[in-house]
Amino acid sequence: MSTPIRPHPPETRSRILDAAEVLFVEHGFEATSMRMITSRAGVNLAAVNYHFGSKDALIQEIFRRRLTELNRQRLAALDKLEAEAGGATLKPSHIVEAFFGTALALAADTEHGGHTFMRLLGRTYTEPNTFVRQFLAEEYAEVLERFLGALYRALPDVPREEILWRFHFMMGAMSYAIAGTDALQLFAGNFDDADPARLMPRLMSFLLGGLRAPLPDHAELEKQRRGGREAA
Amino acid sequence: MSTPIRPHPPETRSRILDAAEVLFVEHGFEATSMRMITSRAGVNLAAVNYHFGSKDALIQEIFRRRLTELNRQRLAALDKLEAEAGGATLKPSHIVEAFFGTALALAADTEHGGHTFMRLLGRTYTEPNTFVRQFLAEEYAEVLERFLGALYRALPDVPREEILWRFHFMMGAMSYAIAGTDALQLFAGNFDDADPARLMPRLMSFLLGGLRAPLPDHAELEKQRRGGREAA
DNA sequence: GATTCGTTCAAACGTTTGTTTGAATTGTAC
DNA sequence: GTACAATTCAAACAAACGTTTGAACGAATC
Repeated sequence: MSTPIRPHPPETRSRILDAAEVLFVEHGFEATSMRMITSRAGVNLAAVNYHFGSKDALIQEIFRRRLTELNRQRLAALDKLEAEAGGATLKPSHIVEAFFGTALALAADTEHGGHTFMRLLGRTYTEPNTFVRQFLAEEYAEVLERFLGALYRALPDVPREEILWRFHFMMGAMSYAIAGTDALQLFAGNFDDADPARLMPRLMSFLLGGLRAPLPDHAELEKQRRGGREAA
Repeated sequence: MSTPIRPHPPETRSRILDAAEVLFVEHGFEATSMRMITSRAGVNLAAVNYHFGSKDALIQEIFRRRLTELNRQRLAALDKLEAEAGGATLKPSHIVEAFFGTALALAADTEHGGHTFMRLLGRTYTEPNTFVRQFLAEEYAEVLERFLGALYRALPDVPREEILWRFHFMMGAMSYAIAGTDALQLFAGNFDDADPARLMPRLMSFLLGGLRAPLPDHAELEKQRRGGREAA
């Protein structure tokens, strides 16, 4: 019994993160106990507090490790768009694709937990948990400023409030799209077309249709006061 | 000290329901304890188990009392549409308005807890809690069958799977729209236009734009095989 | 081989959880 | 006023919670 069974010593951290990610999606933050996490990860109960400090810090780290990379990709996609345009205004559809396309690509990755995490993320926007939402707001601040600014410039005739709301609606549609298969099967029993590859064009058509929709009456009036003509 | 202070004896039930509804929205199901509920309602700790049996049964009753009425209104709105059409096919926009308009009307009622409940409902579709979701599926079965059927007939050229997905996306957008102000303020600090009266036309424009959007490539091909031309 | 540092471990900590209990209190009918 | 049923109450229940502790372990460094 001289050779140790454990192959790589400090994989405990990542095993905890992976196990917690799955359990949080399945049961939620509060309903997932430390004992559930550690027993699924195959580590000692005290390991979470040793490696992360507390349960809340573990939750934060789960979001941090995924969101940092996702938002980096988003900013890179926007940078690329702006570089290719060379000063010209961007097409709204390209902006939307840069933001939501990267998210859907991560959600399509079922092998490395990307899908699991995106389901968790979509639910968390509306989650009541205070500190998680505050953390999300900070993590998203830069990306949202960049993308909303790009949309404002791409749609100069549309009131900014309207763009903000529609962006918010799009986030909701995406959240449900990713979380979706489970909820959809409740609605329609004979439903089996959950192919993530088809989800992308499906959702993108819907999002762009919503973004380009005629403005509601009040916003329409306000827009005409400014001399604009069409929403998108 | 002969006259009792308590005005109406069996209002304990409704006081518990109202208090729990608010707390569930603020903190979620798991993070809301029986002691928080009963102390906010001003009743004894044992009252919940006496009147409802358990915490889970209380949650179910909260959804039951609101959803029964909401779905009754939805079916009535659809009945009225079909009666006025007199056999002719309905306009998709009218169907969507019948379904989401009633929900938004309830969400606009801030005085009798309708707004609070709709925020709770929108979050619960994607909630991991098993028994709540199963209960929701049962409670929604009839309404969804009626409305999806109406949409299928109103859009005979659009593949049913596509309609199902878009309906799902619309639910997501609505959920975020109602839960929305809090989340939006995280995104944009200088955001104050949360007037629920303006939310209705805003969301409806977006939803109809998404529903009428051109079909994605694959669905487009399938539709043309059937001989259709336009999505909506 | 002894020392040191990072990590793991079993056990226990004090709280808080949902629920139950049995007595006290209330409203209603006789 | 007495009897009865419904409701409220303070108190306690076992179970589960997140976290802490101090000893044991492992692999390096000298």
